[in-house]
Amino acid sequence: MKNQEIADIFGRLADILEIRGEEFFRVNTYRKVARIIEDLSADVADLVESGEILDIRGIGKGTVAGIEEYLETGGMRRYEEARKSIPKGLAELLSVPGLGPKTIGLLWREFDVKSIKSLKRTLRGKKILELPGMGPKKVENIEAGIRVYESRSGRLTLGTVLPAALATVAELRVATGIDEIEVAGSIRRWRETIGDIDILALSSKPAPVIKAFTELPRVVEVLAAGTTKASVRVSDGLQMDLRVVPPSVYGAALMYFTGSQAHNVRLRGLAQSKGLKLSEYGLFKGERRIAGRTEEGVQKKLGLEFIAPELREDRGEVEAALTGELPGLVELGDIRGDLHVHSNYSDGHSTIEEVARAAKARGYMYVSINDHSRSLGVAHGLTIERLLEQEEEIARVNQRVKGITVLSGTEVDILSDGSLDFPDDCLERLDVVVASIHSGFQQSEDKITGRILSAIRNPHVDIIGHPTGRLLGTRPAYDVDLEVVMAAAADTGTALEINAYHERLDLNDINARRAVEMGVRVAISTDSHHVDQMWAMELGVRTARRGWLTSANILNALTTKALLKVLSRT
DNA sequence: GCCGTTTTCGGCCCGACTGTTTTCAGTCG
Repeated sequence: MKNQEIADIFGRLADILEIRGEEFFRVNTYRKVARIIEDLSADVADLVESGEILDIRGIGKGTVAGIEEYLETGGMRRYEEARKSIPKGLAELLSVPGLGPKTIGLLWREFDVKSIKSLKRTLRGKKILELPGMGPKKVENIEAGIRVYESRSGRLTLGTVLPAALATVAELRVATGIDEIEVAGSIRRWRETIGDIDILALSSKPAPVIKAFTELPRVVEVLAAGTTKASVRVSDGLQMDLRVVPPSVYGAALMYFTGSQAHNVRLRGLAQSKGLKLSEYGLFKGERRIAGRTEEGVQKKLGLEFIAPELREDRGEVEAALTGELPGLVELGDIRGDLHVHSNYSDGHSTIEEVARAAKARGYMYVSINDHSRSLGVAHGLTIERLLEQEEEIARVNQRVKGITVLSGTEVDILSDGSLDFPDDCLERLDVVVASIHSGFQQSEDKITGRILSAIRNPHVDIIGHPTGRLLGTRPAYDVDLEVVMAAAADTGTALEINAYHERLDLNDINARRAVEMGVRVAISTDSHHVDQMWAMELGVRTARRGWLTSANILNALTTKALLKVLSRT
């Protein structure tokens, strides 16, 4: 699947044209095309082949011609030509905060700046101050931007940022005495990775709130502080933005600050087509504000059903909300159990009884123990003997702990040759068989897809664990043809997992959406190695919501009885 | 480059903050 490659080309093309100072709207179109292709769940080649690609808003004939050319020749002429027109490392400078395309273009033409290195050298010189609009303060800011660029680690996972963001909000509440402070931005949309923390506060007197924000102990640098908004950098390199608004515009401001940017642009365009204007200050008809206090109010006046934050990515939610076709999204309360938890029998750190009690405390009906199988030595995989002992222990815990059903399971390895790490008569005894790949990540797409297919076709396998193997920011997905996997899973009734561990979230939102479109049932599981990790179920559910899933799509939204019936495939 | 029950040409989201300005350009979200 070449979606990412093609999206990257359009993105880089946009960068180059922007630096060259081409018309903004053409640049913007390429950016949008890049995002759309990146967000596609289906193979772009299939969509081009069938012609369906032209049904997507924002993709026109010019784009399709470019994609076809790339699919046929492996290159795109307009990109190759653009690439030759500016120095190789120049576009990279767009990643320096505070440095934009206009300045980069200017520095390149006037001073032959073509890399971070030559940029630094130029900034140290005196001549740069002769440029129009350039002063000592600007030079200083660009230098600071370079330091940030060189030190920052990229986007962090939601699971690591979320606690810090909530703590900051709590601190701000104490410092300001204001209750209505909340996290917006990509955190409120529950995106899997986070670039910065956006906070919205409701107050008619912003000055003291801005002051308290810029004086928080974690703040190492104040980037900007005005009368209604401020930006700071905190100790781990992360940026935090605060916006303070009065009650009458809180809903509109929350929408604006929650994004995504693409979603906002869509809504503002929609408002425009109705002769209205939407901004963070409300929805306006002429000079008159007709909505703004609540998100629901603004969306209703735009003719929309309420769009949950998780859906606000401009992936069709606006169209669906206009026609009343948004799905009733799954909620955390719909989840009846966790179907992938490790115990101290393998590499987990909690006893089976602790897992049972933690699951009961979460209000679950059931929880499944799925320790590693014998070949995974590093994780103390269970021998068949140990597996049988564990079965007995589970029976004892079921006696001791009432009000929860502990299911016996395994996370059986899908070995390099496609066979499973336990024999069928062993798997047959268990309630919940999760099959996962933990080795041979480098194999070819055919091989890896084949391994997963043979696991899917094994009648004892109930769920494929973390189907792509990716680790956010660490390890890319292995080469697997998910279309083929999903078709097979739909055929056999095998579920695919949304592994809720914060570095996995695998399936991700887009793949989960594709899975249910193809008729696959999804299991949301935490893969917890300690009872303290079981809260991650919320990350999984939010990912499912981002994938437009309803409780009907979720295996572990079933009651114990219904679940066992599905698992036994009678 | 994309798009269209007011348009096939002429638009394309909207506003805050900063640093350089003497009314605004650049950057960001």
